[in-house]
Amino acid sequence: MNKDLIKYLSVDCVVFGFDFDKLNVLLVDRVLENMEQGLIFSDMTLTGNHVYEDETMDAAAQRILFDLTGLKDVYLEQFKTFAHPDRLNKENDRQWLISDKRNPEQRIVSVGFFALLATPKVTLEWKGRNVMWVPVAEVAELAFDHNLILQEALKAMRSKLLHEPIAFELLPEKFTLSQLQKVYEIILDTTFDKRNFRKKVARMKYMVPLDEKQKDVSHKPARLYMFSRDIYERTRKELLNFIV
Amino acid sequence: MNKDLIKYLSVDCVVFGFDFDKLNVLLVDRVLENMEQGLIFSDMTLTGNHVYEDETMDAAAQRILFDLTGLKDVYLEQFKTFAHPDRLNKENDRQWLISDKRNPEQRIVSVGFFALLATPKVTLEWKGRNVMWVPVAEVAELAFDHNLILQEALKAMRSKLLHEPIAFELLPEKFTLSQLQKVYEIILDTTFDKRNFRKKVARMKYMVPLDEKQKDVSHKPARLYMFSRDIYERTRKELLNFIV
DNA sequence: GCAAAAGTGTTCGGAGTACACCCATGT
DNA sequence: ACATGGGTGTACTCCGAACACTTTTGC
Repeated sequence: MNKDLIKYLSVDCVVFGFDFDKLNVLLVDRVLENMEQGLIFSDMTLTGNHVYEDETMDAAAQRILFDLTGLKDVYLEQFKTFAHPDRLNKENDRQWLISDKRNPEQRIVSVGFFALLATPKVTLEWKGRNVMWVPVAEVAELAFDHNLILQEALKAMRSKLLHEPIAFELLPEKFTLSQLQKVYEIILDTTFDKRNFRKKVARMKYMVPLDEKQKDVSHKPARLYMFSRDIYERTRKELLNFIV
Repeated sequence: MNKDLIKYLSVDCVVFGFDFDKLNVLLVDRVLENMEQGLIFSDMTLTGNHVYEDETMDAAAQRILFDLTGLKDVYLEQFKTFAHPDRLNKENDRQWLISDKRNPEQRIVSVGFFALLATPKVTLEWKGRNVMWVPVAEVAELAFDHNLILQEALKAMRSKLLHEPIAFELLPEKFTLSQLQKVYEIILDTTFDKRNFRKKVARMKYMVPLDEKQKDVSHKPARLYMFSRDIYERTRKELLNFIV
């Protein structure tokens, strides 16, 4: 493999995680300090990296995800590309690039991917920087155009959630209906009636009820369900709910 | 404006047009010949171009569309980005790039846009090359990875058509219900019952019937309709038809 | 008058929506 | 026994699907 990174092409991964309560996104610290002044600024960025000369963008995104989580085959989707001429032009960003020996005048095309992660386990350090889950609702001002990228990722992910079964990518393999409902409610910022939600899920043959229950919960244990991609592929009807 | 083109960044526009009968796509001839051998090969490409140093990708796509049609404010949407290391590596493509004094080893990131065009009027020549409408169903092998880009554009456009009102972007401002139905039928490759289709449209308040009829048709003239973006924005209900 | 497309109504089954109470478990 | 979330049914409305004939125009 050719180990040179392409200086003008990067991928940014918007990694979403769900803790049964909030939607979180994976961010890394960005701290700029120097000898004389000490701390110059401190903020956060999305996870991203440049692409190798002979690497596809999907492979680059998978590589980043693997470095962060040790997982292969994470749910990952290219959603939009960002290349505004001024996207690296804020003062902090210029200083950061210069201190990193990169040229702030170099226009960088960044291809945005979003990932859905069931496991909360991620590395705590990545390229020497701290990695952490931050609730999407509490994300502050980010580096570069990363707030924009996050907003677009959210939009794409919501739209996908409305039209395709991806919710369980944010849940363990076996999950309860309340957990599933919560995913929709939190991400779409709405609420559903429990009975109606369950009737709807019951109609989806690919949501398979198991003969298994939750353990160690201090209330009536819930039945567990699994998603069957197999049944989904075989029974999905192609189209026809056109127009909002 | 800085008039240098970025050599590693291009936009490709998949321009769709509808002639009340078929879905067409705008392609340009690509002919390579030389003194000794005469014609070396001849095929077609999508419309595309490199981006200027200080130009956004949307502006570049709009610029291409304007050059082709003389129209501003064409319906245009970024759908996917293509940057496979081998995307320019077919023998014909390498020869073409060399004869055009470009470096076939240069990896080019191409951001794909699709455009929907109501008018069939386009320029017949663009950068000295012939431009023509080709029925999507009859597109042969294209240059570079342009067949792939076309397929992805179709996929994105179909999905959008199913979930958002964009069909009339392919029709004149005033159109008949049969024309509208035909757009859906052709693009989604299906048929609809005329009565059910009309009942459905009648429920969409933003499809406004006019007090105006078709002229010069040798059958009962149909009522004309318009799309009202205004009513659409005010009455669209936000979500909730989740999962296929 | 004929060819061509426009326009129109009913029935049935299934899905969306609104709504309130009892159940199983851990502490 | 109590707190916590799990789990269930009914009534009403609206939508999707299936289906065939009459009307208006140009030629």
